[in-house]
Amino acid sequence: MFQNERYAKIYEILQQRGSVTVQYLEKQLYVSEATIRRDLDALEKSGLLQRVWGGAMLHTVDKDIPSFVRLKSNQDKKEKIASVASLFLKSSTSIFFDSSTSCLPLVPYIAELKNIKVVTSSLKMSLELGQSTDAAVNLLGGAVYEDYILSGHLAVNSVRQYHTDMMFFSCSGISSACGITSIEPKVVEVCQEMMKHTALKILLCDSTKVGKNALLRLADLGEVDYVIMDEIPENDPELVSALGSRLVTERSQIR
Amino acid sequence: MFQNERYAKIYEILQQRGSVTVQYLEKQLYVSEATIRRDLDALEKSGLLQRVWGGAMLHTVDKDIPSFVRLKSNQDKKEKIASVASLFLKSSTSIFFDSSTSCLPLVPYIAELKNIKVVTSSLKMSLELGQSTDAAVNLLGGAVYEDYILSGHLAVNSVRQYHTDMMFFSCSGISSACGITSIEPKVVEVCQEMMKHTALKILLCDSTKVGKNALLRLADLGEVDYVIMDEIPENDPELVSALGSRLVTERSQIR
DNA sequence: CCTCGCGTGATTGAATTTGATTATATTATA
DNA sequence: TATAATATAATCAAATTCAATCACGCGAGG
Repeated sequence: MFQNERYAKIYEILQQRGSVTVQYLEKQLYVSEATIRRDLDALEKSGLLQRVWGGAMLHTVDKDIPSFVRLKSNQDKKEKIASVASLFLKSSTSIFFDSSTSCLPLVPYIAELKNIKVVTSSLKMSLELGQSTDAAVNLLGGAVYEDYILSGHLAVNSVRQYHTDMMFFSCSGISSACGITSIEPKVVEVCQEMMKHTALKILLCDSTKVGKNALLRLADLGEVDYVIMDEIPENDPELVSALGSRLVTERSQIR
Repeated sequence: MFQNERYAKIYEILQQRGSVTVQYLEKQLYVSEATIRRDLDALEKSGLLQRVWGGAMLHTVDKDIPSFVRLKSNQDKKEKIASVASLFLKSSTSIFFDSSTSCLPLVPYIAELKNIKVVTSSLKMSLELGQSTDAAVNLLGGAVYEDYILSGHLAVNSVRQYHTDMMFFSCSGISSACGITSIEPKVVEVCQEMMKHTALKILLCDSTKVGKNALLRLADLGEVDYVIMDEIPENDPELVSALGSRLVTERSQIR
């Protein structure tokens, strides 16, 4: 078996299993440990996989993007929210996603649909979508900022190239007093432009943000069509009544 | 048995088995090792097979594997090219990078400079730059295609938003007969637009591409300012003389 | 008959790949 | 924390493969 064939075989195995140990490859390919190591090094150098202790894994984008560690915080809530949000998805629609981490758990649901067109300002989102869905992905143009989001006037201009059926976005705070707010100017400017060019505006918002007010106004409560939360918040009853049936949680009936 | 018969036989065997060793062919065809090698060299030159260590494989074997064998085998060349190309870099410049893998080894050199502005169509490139440099990175907008490159008419339009001091790009083939060619329409359309909006056009091209012609014309030889190779090619002397001092390798004196 | 060109076989030293060994680094366990 | 188990990187030697070179044989043409 040639080097190249071995490389191919390793990659094939990796695609089937997601990760492998050096030992497993050793027995599978009938070559020495040293050779496997050298192969893995070479494949890693070409960016095909990722060396880890004891073996290798498929190259995951998470490794490239260390700033997304905070994705873990509130991960449960975000997944709960995504499962509710998925009820709004259907095939043959076009969607804006903003660059918040809240949108990422929607990817598996997108994967189940056909003929989806996505426009996003998040490199992370576009990578995930490209990796595990067959959606047509478009990225806004413009400057790349920390956390790998696109923003600035070029990005805002790019938004105007599109019009979508729906839009998912997130915020830093939401309250009956101040509406929907954010601490990220880069996110705000793109989001506000997206809102002008979409039919259905859906806010993804975990309940810890309720009652908080951040520096920047992102939108008024009346501007969004739905607000999806992991649970009905208790610390701002006025907000709940203001949103009325537009507030959606796990227990809501969606018609 | 004549040469041509042997060629045919080798190709036939290869189609049956996908790959063969030199030894196997030796015994099968009752000729010497040296002859088999010469045959394989000839067949590789006409593009019928691919030489690998110990034998040969059909081109199609790595078809379902994302171009990594090629990538690996030329990695050293690409790094050599990048080290030469880095001599063209200096602080406070703006740069286009196309979405070829040849540009990636330039990232460490960018990291050493200050006040660099980069515009690229490659998500991979923008991630690498964001991770290890403090360059201002801009991405073109538009559709995201396989291998995480941006292209399509929106991407081409995005290019017009910029004008840069220099541009680095790559190709699939280069020859005195057909100029600079590519097999990737997605890359070509963006590259050609970039060429209109940059001052200095620098082609990164490993020597294995010399003498080859791909389907699409990317540019004429006269359109580029420099062609950087890992070594002076020997199989197309006309190309070398046509490029003259615009052909740059490790040994060249750059003033 | 000689010589040139061409393809082939053989030889040689260099280059590549590989497996084994050892010392070092990391992780797991008591 | 200390210790054992395991993984790793670095190095070496052996086997294999490669590229370059020379020599031989054969047929065409002078």
